[in-house]
Amino acid sequence: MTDDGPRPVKTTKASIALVRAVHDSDGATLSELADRLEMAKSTVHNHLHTLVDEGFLVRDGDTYHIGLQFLPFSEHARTRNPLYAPARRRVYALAEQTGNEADFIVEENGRAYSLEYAIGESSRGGLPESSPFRAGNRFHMHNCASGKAMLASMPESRVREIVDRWGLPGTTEHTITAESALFDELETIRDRGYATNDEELIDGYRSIGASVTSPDGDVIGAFSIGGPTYRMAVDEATTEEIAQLLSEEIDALEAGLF
Amino acid sequence: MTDDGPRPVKTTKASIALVRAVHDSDGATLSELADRLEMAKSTVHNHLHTLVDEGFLVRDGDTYHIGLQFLPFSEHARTRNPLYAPARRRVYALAEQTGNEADFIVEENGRAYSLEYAIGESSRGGLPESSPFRAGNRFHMHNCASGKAMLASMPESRVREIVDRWGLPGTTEHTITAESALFDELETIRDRGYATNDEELIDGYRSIGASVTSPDGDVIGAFSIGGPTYRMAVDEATTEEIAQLLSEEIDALEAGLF
DNA sequence: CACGCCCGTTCACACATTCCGAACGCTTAT
DNA sequence: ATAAGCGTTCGGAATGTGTGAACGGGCGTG
Repeated sequence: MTDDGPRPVKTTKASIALVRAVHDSDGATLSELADRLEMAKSTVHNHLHTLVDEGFLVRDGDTYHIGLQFLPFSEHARTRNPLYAPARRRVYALAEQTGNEADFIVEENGRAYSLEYAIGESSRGGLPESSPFRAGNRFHMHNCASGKAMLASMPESRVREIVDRWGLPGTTEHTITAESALFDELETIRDRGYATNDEELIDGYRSIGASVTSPDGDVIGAFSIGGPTYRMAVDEATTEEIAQLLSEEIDALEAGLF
Repeated sequence: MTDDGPRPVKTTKASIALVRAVHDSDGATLSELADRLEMAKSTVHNHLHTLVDEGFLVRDGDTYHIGLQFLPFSEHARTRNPLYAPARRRVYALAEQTGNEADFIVEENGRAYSLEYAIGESSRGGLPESSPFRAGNRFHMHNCASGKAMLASMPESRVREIVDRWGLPGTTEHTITAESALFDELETIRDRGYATNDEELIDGYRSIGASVTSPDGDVIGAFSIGGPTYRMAVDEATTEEIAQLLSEEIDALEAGLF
């Protein structure tokens, strides 16, 4: 499952587990963390102080939060991708044109990361910055439109690697959790040129995505457009229209790159 | 100097040092890192594999890079700040109005972090995303306009804490490196209501900053406007004009918050 | 074509370090 | 007044980290 290859450094893993726990609970106290991770309070104490000293956690009274020290590294990683700057602008353009949510997603280590996200003017009232696809979020490849679009453009061996590594966890009753079903779906996606996510990640959210590839066929990212089901019609005409829009933006982007 | 309080976790510190080294050298190989940090290759090997497994580093051939796993945490930390969303828009507005660079900076753990950055349309040709104040960067408080503006609004005891913890390293010949000079400067800033950075961080870069405070006087952030010296005039009229603009935006922001 | 260099990888060993649990001081609620 | 909860401190024990030497592969060079 989590085969590290050689010898995982357990102490580092413990520190990271603490950071993850703080992240997931959106702030936690020392005792909460010790209980949750089944570590001695004194051990947690030492780790937390070290992480605060390094700026990765911040202490506010007796609760710990994620620190801003992640920012320099994350911006470094994000902007290192040459696609980021051009894709960024297209995400904003797509959001405005469709009035829905748009994002740009890349794959790393078998997971999908949203590098940029925007929501169209007309829809901004509802949920301003709380979409699941907000920049910075991480997904499994098989349950979002962009992820499936990228999988469909990869060699089968790579797809199997990713599925073996991360599995196909289900989050709604529509999630594809069987490997054979996934491969069928990827075939369909290749045929029509775009992928859909019909309430496969969260209930009530639909999206359409398409991948960006380099001239030699390597996948380098994906765009998707989505929104709540009441705003994203399921009829084929609308879907095709959005897919067409995506396709145009992607062609333009690819043309400008090489 | 780096007093951790209780008992620092050395293994975690080692992992973090590796990440920092990868960040600073913008990609590094195992041997380079072992040399630079004077660690055994086998030790570095184990740490790197653990960090890759967790997604904080990525391996590309034989060189390691910063991984996208920092993104979810950094976005979490950034958006946890209630000022982020409203400040974000004002940064873009300020950039457009002045045609220069604008950013919003907050203090954490005695350091200044740029949460958002934008550059005005008219100046975008030159250096699009390469400014020192790009979102995500971290500074010392004493050598940027926003940092000094925040220091000036803090109780003296806090300023001393920060200076003791991080020192006053100089990066240009204009940097304030003496504690007494810094306190004089803070007095001046309090008198006129805004801070300046006249090539104190990097040569050829000037900026003007002012702090945002809560009704009870706590500093919660700062905005600044800056650019290369050839675009940022030194005459008092221009400076006052920019300070006035900052002041208006900050008043409007504070009014909307409480 | 073969040699040697440099890279990452593996392994067994020794000791430094982490981890633990119990005890302490503090604040808050009962 | 008392007790329960919190974070903190500390000594001791064993685990796990760090080390260095040896291995194997890839690449450029002689």
